Amino acid sequence: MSVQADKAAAGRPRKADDIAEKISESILAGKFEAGARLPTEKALCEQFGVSRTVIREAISRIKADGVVNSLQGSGLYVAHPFQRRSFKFDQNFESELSRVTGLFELREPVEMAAARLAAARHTREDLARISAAHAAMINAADWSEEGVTADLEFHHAIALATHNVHYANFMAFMASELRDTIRTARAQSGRPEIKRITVEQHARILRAIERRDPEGAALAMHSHLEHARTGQKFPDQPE
Amino acid sequence: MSVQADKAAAGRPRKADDIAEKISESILAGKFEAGARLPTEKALCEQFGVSRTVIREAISRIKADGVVNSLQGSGLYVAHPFQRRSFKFDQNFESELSRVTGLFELREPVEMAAARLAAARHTREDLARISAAHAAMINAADWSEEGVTADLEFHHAIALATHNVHYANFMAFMASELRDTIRTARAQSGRPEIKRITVEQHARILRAIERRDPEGAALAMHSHLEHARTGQKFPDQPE
DNA sequence: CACGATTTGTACGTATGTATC
DNA sequence: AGATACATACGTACAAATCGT
Repeated sequence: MSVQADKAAAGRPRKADDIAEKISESILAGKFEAGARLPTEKALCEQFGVSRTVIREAISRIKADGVVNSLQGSGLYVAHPFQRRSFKFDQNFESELSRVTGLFELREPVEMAAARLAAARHTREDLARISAAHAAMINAADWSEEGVTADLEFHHAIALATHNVHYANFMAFMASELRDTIRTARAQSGRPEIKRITVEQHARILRAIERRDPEGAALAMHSHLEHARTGQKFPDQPE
Repeated sequence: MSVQADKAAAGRPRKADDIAEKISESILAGKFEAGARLPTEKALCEQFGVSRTVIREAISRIKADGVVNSLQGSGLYVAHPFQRRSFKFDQNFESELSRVTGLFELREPVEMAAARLAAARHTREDLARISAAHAAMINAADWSEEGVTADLEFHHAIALATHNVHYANFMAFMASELRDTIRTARAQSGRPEIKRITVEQHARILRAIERRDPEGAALAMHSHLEHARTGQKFPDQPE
């Protein structure tokens, strides 16, 4: 037996990560226009002071996102915006507030639609999964890491109940961003009643889905997210 | 001067691409559960019959998506689903119909919300950009590649008018998937009046945004997408 | 058309820091 | 503490494709 730290966690920082992020950001920020040629690998090696191995690894990631394309014998070129093969959340926001606002503005219509579809299509297994996540949140200590995970799993379970893989994948993808958001909310507020309110709102969503009421589920989801968002904005303002 | 083929296009297939896709798919398909350890780099080299260089490049892409994490001195581990750092569309659908249906089911609420926000927030520049894309589509030959691009740019311009970068990025990301969809629709139908109908629907959306009517814009977008989707399903059935 | 220069793709060897036993 | 396994990083070499002359 060993200490067994969570192996799913990230390891120590690597050079390729930083360089990939820097290059990618400079492109996303519009420093290069579509079709423009980037410096050669050798030039990038000198610019960042690393070996070609690291540069190639960094470029590999950017290529995987469809941000650039490489042509053997020719060079590296920035792809057209419509060729992008992956969606990521922009990380550089001027403030935490604008970050959360922008995130929730996209999240809300998606989750409302998910709730609608889940209410219409859920099976017994789907409902059991949603209920289980709900119960796990009730049993969890106030805003413990387990409670946060249960919160995320509740929303993910609803996405699964849509029986559309895109919703499930999108919700799982948003989870990493939302986890930070939830942590921030907890740190800012420190109000224990937030858990009770959240559990209550989740229960409303669950009941609406259970009775196959799409609009009720969407509305319950709407007010839940609205509360979560404004809770971020005004942590000291009670409901 | 040279022939200057479009450098933004993809190059020839590479080993690292295939291997990355195979490994990634086997994980996404659930062959490995979260936290499980993958074979070592050396083992993967032997399994695929390539050098470590190629394996490392393939792994690099999977890591960039947050699907796996590597720990120096320990090994490679599959990440929890909630740690995913990028969203991609699943590619293996049993039919083209289910692919389009699933895609539009996610697209619809997002684009309706985008139209709502665009109607409320657009500036003169935003409106000019949307109008320009609309005009480009009118001038384009029936379903030429330029026409398809203009169609995508129309929707992207609306996303830009939300002044929320997530909408713009998400719309650009969906564009690559939608381009194939539009091409398929054109190939299936071959009805020239589709362009006229599409232009008309775009005009309705544009007018609603112009008069700052969020609900009107959302509704116009809804019926537009509904028509586009069902046009896919029943190519021979007139409106 | 041909040739050489440039650039990306692939392969191998070696050294080093880290984790695990 | 020592040994082993593993990922990270560097350097070199060659193959394949492209581009300019």
